[in-house]
Amino acid sequence: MTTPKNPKSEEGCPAEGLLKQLSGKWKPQIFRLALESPLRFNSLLRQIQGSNRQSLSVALKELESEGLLEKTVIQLKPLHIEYVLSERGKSLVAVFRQLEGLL
Amino acid sequence: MTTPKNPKSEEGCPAEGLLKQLSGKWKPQIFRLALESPLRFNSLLRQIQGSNRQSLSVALKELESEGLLEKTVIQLKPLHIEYVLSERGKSLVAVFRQLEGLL
DNA sequence: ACAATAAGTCAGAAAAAGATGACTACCCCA
DNA sequence: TGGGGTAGTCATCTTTTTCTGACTTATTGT
Repeated sequence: MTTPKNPKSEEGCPAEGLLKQLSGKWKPQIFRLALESPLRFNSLLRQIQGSNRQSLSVALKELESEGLLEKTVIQLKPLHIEYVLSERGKSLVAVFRQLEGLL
Repeated sequence: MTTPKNPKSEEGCPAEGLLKQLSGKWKPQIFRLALESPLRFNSLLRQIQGSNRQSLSVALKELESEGLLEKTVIQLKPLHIEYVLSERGKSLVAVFRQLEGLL
């Protein structure tokens, strides 16, 4: 179910919420890596140097609740969990690329 | 003088810096108002309800140092100071609009 | 049985961001 | 001379974010 989150919508401007969702520590990096391939927790933790479990956990949870990433459990033993770009996430790709283009 | 700021470039991703520059409290609102017309400090303070001198001052200073806004002194007595979108700022307009388009 | 990997959670500490209230400096008007 | 407007700064407090280290649950390999 897509609950794109809107608890206290105190936005004075439409772009604000979206901007918040993409900023926040580690989020741009996570998002960027998600453009390339599905993400897995411990792997991400190793890839993003300087990051930590807690923060990544929170960031992933937020990106998920914002509807940018989707979490899937892969039935392998031991269980693997993958985070992949949702449809909404994909719709932001263009913006992201454009942002990268602008130095 | 364009010193777009890059003191501790610890970015793991190009879009990250840009994202940071546009987020931060009040910044999206400031930027959005700047799309419409030049900004003046006290006027802004009155327009953006909930904001405060200090935070706006900091935000404007940052937007300026990031090269998104330009500060000009208007030689009227008493002096007026205007913040207008820089060239770089204008280059972000498209992104901003696109962001607004995406819900 | 023991160590290791996967994916986390939790409480508390530290750091960063934001808000508040007082104050500055300059100018204008009555 | 005092009040009001311009555009801020400064020190301090509070709130929010982020980090650290310990701990958890489940499974696999030796």
